[in-house]
Amino acid sequence: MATKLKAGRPAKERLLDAAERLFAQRGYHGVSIRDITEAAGADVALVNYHFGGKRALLTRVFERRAEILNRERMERLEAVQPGADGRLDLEAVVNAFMEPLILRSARGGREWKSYFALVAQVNNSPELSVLMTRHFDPVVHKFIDVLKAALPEADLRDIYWGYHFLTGALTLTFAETGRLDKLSGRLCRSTDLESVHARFAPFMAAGFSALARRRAGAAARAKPRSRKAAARVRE
Amino acid sequence: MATKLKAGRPAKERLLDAAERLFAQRGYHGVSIRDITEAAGADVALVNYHFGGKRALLTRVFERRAEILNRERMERLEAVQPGADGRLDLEAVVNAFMEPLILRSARGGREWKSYFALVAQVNNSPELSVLMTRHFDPVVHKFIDVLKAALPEADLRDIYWGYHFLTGALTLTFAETGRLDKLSGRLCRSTDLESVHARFAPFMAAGFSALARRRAGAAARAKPRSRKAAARVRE
DNA sequence: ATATTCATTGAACGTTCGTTGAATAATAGA
DNA sequence: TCTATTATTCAACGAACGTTCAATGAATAT
Repeated sequence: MATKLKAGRPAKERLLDAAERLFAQRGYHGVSIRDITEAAGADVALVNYHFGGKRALLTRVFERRAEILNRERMERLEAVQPGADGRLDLEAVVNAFMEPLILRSARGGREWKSYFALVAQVNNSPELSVLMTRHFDPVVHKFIDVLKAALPEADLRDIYWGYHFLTGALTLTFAETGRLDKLSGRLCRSTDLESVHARFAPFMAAGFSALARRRAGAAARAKPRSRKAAARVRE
Repeated sequence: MATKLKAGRPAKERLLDAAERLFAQRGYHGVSIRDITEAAGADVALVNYHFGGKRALLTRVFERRAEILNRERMERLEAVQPGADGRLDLEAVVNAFMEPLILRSARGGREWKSYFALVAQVNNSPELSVLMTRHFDPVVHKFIDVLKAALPEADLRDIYWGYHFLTGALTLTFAETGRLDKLSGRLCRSTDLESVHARFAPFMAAGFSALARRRAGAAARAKPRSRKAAARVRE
């Protein structure tokens, strides 16, 4: 009934904020232009005036925070330094990729949370995942490069599949469906990002290591001359 | 234009199949009743006649294969036996949970693939994830129980969060957005379930183990009476 | 002060949405 | 065969959809 928040900020920004929140909660097709304009306290026509259409509004919302995020993640990934043993720490690499998300989500207020939920929606949609490619590929390629450096002996496919598992876990985390809350009888909270922060890197780093080890074992087993070595170890 | 496949099978079944495929591809709100009836070669009114509405059709599609799947997964989880050392093998536990999905998807034809993509859609949607709770909770609780048995020393929250990461990876896998294909320059294929099969359990088992280890270390450090010991070490 | 550009409004467009009811066809039981 | 039930078709409903346009208000520059 009553329009919401006709604050001093320009309607264009209010529309972006409302669209971000609603697209994140209900998905692109689950929200109408009228839902958005009503929530923003703006007229229906303004979406087309300012952005050129519903789809263009989604694109604008999506790219609005992508730059900030990409810069931060890229810096973190470039700053990962080898440890005392001269090797890159896998957990540090994973954290460089994930912490910019977690920290902004935990401390950056509701806006960033909505944005990440939107990214989760987009990432899982075959129709929209082109936006992921367009806006996040450079930082992902950088991530994979650093993973390669941290796991020089690993098969490239293992790294890609590991990244796939990692990003799937990240996606579901930011979707915040509340399912884990019910499942665990409120022992765990989807919104508790500190819990995610503490567990994510150890879990994923161990996963990557296991794939690399598995590969190394398979390679050793396949090589004729190292079969003797394996037998020796077994004795 | 032309209606598709008015085969001998009753329209009710054709509607279920078409709805499964389209909901999986485009999401609930991305598909109209007319899209579905047209693909099934049936009249628009039949959705309401047979199922009572669009939402009820989704529910019916969702639960159609859930029973078969639940029975199979439950049997697999109950059949996991302790190894020679008397402990449950983590990879075997993960495989009991995942293999029924992978194998059906790989060998069960396009129908099961669509179904899993639909489950992925539902799992990531706050609006629809109640369907997950309603139809898949028993088998998930069983899975978590077996995980507990395999990791008796682990904190319960670690197990729940580990399950969360695992199911996120599984969800993105079945969404088959094709993003990994582009990202890897066609080195990896989203549709290549054998590759997933080979890597999933090792990756996740290692993740769970890492969380349990981390916890064991933290618990030792946090015990009150060991504070003195810690102090002693510090001196 | 006037002219010009930008932002916003209100009303309407044609289309598609989910749903419904009456009419017809197909099937099964007596 | 007649009847009763079930399945399907056809046409239409009101509501909501994304979009458009002319009119109005506000801001800026000349």
